[in-house]
Amino acid sequence: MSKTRKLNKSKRQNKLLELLKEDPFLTDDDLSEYFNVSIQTIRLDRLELGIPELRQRIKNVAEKNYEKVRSIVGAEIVGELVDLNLGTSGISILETTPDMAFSKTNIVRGHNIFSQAESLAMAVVDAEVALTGVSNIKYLSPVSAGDKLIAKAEVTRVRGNNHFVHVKIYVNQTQVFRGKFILVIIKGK
Amino acid sequence: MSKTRKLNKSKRQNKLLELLKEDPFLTDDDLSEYFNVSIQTIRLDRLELGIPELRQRIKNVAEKNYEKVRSIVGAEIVGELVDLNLGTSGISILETTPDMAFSKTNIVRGHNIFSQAESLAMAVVDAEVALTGVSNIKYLSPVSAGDKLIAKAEVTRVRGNNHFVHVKIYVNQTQVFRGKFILVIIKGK
DNA sequence: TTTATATTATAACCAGGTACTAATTTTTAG
DNA sequence: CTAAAAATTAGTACCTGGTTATAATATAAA
Repeated sequence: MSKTRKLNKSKRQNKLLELLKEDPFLTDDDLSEYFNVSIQTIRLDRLELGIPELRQRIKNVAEKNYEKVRSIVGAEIVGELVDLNLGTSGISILETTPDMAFSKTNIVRGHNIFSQAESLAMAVVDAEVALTGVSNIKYLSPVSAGDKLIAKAEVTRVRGNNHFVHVKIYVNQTQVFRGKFILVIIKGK
Repeated sequence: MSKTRKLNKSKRQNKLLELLKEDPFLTDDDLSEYFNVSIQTIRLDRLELGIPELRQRIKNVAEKNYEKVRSIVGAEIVGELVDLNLGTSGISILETTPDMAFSKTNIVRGHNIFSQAESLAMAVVDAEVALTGVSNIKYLSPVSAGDKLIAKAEVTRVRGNNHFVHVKIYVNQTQVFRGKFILVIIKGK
């Protein structure tokens, strides 16, 4: 893994940034071996580049992802619920990030949008609910990472245990998504 | 946050496990203050319980979630692609985890299943694709955390830039989901 | 060759530990 | 009540992966 020829300062620093971006778990010692320079040089480099020490980097990764995994994978609701009238309507907001998008196109993957819509629909129908059917979903125009999605859900019909919910999602007043969900209540609250 | 009354050993150790599960970023010092015992007692507790030191815990969190965030939030495809005939069909497998489920019921949230279906549909239609319409989705029976989802996608019709894809998902030969996707190619490969 | 820049060396110090030994306190059994 | 066992606390040496500061040396540029 170590270089035979030494790089100059700026090249080394660029490479250093790149390496740590790829693997934040490298110690100064690992890096000094890799670049075949002294450990002090690495520390000066980090100082100049404003890169924190290993432990802080690890902690950053841990903290950043700790909540993230819980909130994105494990969220009971995707996005932030800003208004809720149980059994009738609700609004949620989702700030999209590059994580949610295809790296090449920066277009947000459909299922992230779907997730917001579905979870909002489930929040509005206040009960232990099972989603059984969905019809007529449409992604009306592509969403770019960074766009703020505003989802509005309305219960349009209740027939026994079946709840029909329409969800529309907007970016700057422009509708980007619509979906009709059919939710079946398993156990009332 | 500190207790006035001291707990006995086993209660303290139970609580300690609980605390660290909730917040792995607590130092021995934090804990010794919380329980109003000496730092050595905390260290003996950790030793007996097999709990690693703070830095190791942080590192574990970081490492565990480092790939996870990339693979779950940022995955181009949800699940593992095990078979692919470009333009015609594909199969993916998704091992569900408690993360994906509602904590109360252990039932996997619909959008996780949807994500697998949608991303498989997009993988099968090999092109830069935009998902525009979906119809007739049905969650046929609830999926529990731990179930292995096998998704099968088939391109049923191609009309110009529109590709119609059917996705069926099974758990142990039992169908749990079906969905009809309409994909529109933006730019051929 | 002199100056400036980059690199290396050295030393003191820090957090958050491990590992070990020993003393003290509390609990329990007889 | 008292001796033995269990739990807790104290203290020391040492570790990793650093920070901060000061000084010496090597290399490149003028």
